[in-house]
Amino acid sequence: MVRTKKSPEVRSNELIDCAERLFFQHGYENSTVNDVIREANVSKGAFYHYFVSKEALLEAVATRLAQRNLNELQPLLEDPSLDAVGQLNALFAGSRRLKLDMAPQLKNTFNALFKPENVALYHRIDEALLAVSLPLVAEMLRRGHEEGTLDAPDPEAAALMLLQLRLSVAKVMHKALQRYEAGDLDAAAAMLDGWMRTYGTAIERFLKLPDGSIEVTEPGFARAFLQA
Amino acid sequence: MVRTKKSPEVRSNELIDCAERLFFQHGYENSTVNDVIREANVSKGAFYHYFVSKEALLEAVATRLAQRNLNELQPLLEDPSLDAVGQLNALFAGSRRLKLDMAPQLKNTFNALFKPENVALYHRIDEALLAVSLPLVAEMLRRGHEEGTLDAPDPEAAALMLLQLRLSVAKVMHKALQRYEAGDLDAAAAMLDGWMRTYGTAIERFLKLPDGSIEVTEPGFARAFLQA
DNA sequence: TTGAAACAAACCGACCGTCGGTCTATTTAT
DNA sequence: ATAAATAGACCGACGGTCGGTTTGTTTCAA
Repeated sequence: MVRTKKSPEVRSNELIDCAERLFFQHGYENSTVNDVIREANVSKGAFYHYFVSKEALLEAVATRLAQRNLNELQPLLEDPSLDAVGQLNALFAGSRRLKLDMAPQLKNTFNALFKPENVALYHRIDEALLAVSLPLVAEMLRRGHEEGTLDAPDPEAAALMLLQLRLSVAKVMHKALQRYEAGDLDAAAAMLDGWMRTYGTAIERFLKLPDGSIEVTEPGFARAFLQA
Repeated sequence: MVRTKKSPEVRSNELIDCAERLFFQHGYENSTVNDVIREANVSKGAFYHYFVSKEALLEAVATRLAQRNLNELQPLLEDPSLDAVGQLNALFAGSRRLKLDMAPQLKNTFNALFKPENVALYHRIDEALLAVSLPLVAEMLRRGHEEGTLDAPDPEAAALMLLQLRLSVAKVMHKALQRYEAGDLDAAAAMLDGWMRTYGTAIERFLKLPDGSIEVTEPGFARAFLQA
């Protein structure tokens, strides 16, 4: 192989790029280190120079993903004109926008992430996302509680629960997608819509907010996402 | 090896026994099929006669565990003298009793289940438990909603959320255990206690129940469990 | 100023041990 | 007789190692 030298940052990012693509396309367990180095045009020695193990590569993928997510979220939480509830709604609105924008990739991601051979990938990403999100959400709830706009005496615990609930959103979205792909758009949209409403209600009740103050979804969102 | 023939049921249960022990002790990925057959005194041919893959063995372990859990829970939900809220509380009480009774094993289980090499085991068990619990909880909520003792217009979705929340209990228990093992009993107990109260509150609010109607925990439970 | 020696980081790819899984042969029960 | 159950040698793929090579940088004497 032609010997090419690149800056460590570039090289390791190339490896993470390839890994991300392969992991999502074929699954973590189905992708071999040899696959990764072939795609990245790098020798095995070079690979193990950057990552101590295949596992470490997975962690790098997850961490980078979480970091990018953080970069999207962070700005929303620094808008001083919004109170905590406004921030929550901004978060949901931003999340909807993102979902619609990246619907094709996202669908692909969901299908990949819930394959049985991808539990490790799923788990790592979940962990990484939780790690970056928890402090943000907790801080938001704390401020909201101080402001009096919501009720969360134990912001840490409440944040953990909210984020835990968010996981079931992913589960349901995946289930809805499957149903849609099976041809039953109406049922899929109805399920997703209904579920997201329940999710919104759960948050409102949990944080003792007035009915209708949380907008996780908007009319037609489920259909739009499924068909996008 | 001496050739011994046993009834399929006995044999496969022996294999599941060994697998369960090994998986929890050393982790799923760290346990090899060879380990299992050595412990079970069985040849590889015999093993693959009963299970098509190592993965299938994992599934069997998870399913049996879930089934046993179901056998514990089922009776509670068939007591006609209890309304839905009573059933929920009975569930929590039963779960507390079980936790205290089996504290040592349970602690071991937690420590094993949250090891990084055990994501597969964790995920499978979670899925299996969810599969058996979801219908039960959904039915309970449906009845409660009909009775008017609680508010859950979409029992399916609500059940999924409650069960999802339950996962974070496990997470927090694990974190508390770690803190306890690090020597800080007071902090650990406080964390666990506080968290379980928040959990109870979350359920009450979500189901529109009066304050104090759900008793996830009882005074001194956290300490008792940690020190058991 | 130069350039060569010394060093460290990046890289290569043949090789190794382990592990999940297969296959053929043999035994056992009916 | 035959089908299920068992044994264990064997296989290929995979993650990971290792000794060695290349490339860029630093040092320092001439």
